[in-house]
Amino acid sequence: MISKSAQTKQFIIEKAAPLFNKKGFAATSMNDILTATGLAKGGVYGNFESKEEIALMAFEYANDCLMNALSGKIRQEVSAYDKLVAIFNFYYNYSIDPVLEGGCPLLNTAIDSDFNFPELKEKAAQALTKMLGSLEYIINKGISNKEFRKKVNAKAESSLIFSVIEGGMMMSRLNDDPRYLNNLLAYLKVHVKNYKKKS
Amino acid sequence: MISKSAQTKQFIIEKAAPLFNKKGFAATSMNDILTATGLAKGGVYGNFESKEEIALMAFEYANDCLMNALSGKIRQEVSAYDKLVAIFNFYYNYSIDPVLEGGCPLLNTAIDSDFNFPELKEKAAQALTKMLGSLEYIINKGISNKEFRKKVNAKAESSLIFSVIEGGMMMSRLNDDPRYLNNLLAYLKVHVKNYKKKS
DNA sequence: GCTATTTTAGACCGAATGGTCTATATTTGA
DNA sequence: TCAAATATAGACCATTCGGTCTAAAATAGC
Repeated sequence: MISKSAQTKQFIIEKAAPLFNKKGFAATSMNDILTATGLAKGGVYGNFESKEEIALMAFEYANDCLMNALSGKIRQEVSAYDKLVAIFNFYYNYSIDPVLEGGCPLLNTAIDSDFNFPELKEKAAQALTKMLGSLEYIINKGISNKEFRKKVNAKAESSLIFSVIEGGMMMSRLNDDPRYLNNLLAYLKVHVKNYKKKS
Repeated sequence: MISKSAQTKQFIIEKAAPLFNKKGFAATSMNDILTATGLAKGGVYGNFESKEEIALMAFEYANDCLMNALSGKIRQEVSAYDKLVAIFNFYYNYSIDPVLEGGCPLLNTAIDSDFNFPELKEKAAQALTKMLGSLEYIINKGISNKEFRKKVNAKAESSLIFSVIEGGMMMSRLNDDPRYLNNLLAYLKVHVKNYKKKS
């Protein structure tokens, strides 16, 4: 049977994740977390050692949420091209309708943790590596399938795709206008169409 | 004659800007600013109303630094293509050797201010608009010069260019590896070469 | 060089911070 | 059902937070 404390721990993480994702580590207070969970100090510190530990697990949770939702969309498609398009569709309107309140945890945490929280930065870096690896994997699969041209540079392209998405996310959020990101996603769809062999 | 207080004000801004750029608003304390300036409370609060006011002026200063440095590089070139390449060269190694300690103020502030500091977000949004406007202007100039093809979409391309730069910045900073950004800049150089008319 | 004005040092303030600890409440296994 | 183990409430703590205020110091105008 799942222990009470494991349940509470998960509950706290789920409530804390959007807080950290929105306001960042320093601007989120323990009081914010107490309010969001309805718990008292003891209820939280009985399950976590520190605010840092909560933030670390909250990021993992947030990133897992995103990756699971994204993986689901990717798995529904068969061809490499369709998988890439599924990714772009996944991010459509993401700036105003994210998986987890506050936008992209990777982008937010990358900026927030830099110079402030090395362990969290390390976790975010691992998440980035994983994301880029997934993109690269899909593109390479497309190449070995003969779906994409052999000369497509999977590593370079995955880094291009993700930089456009994250850069577009930043611009859309900053201007409260989903069109920056959405237009870039439309561009990416055309861009990856050119991976395909001439028919 | 320039007043003493105006000098001190500028001095405080210059010392505070890298702090805010590195750690963000919430994680930067007044004490950090006192230490960095060597001043006491009275010396700072005699010149500024609040931490918020310092952060707002520090962002303006940081962004002005960047824009001035960038404009200088742009102005040295004549053709639209060369101006774009000058921009890409400006950002070469930027993740490890920025104009102002902490990286790109626009990227950092966009994330930091979201949900936390609406006036600062507004300033950052204006800075983004200005930056995109500059890019668009250069590309449009290239089109009206007959240097670039008429069908190049200046607005879409400026947004693409900047998203790649900022996305690449995020990845390079997160992984402490300038190559992410640098490789993307190399890609952009090739990309904008295709704006040119066939010769 | 003297005075009127401006600027700064730093003691001080209340509020909020992250975190501890004990007594109580809840859950668990037999 | 009841005792042992676990989990939570919330009073409490030292520290730090942003900010104020007064007296001293530095500056400016003459």
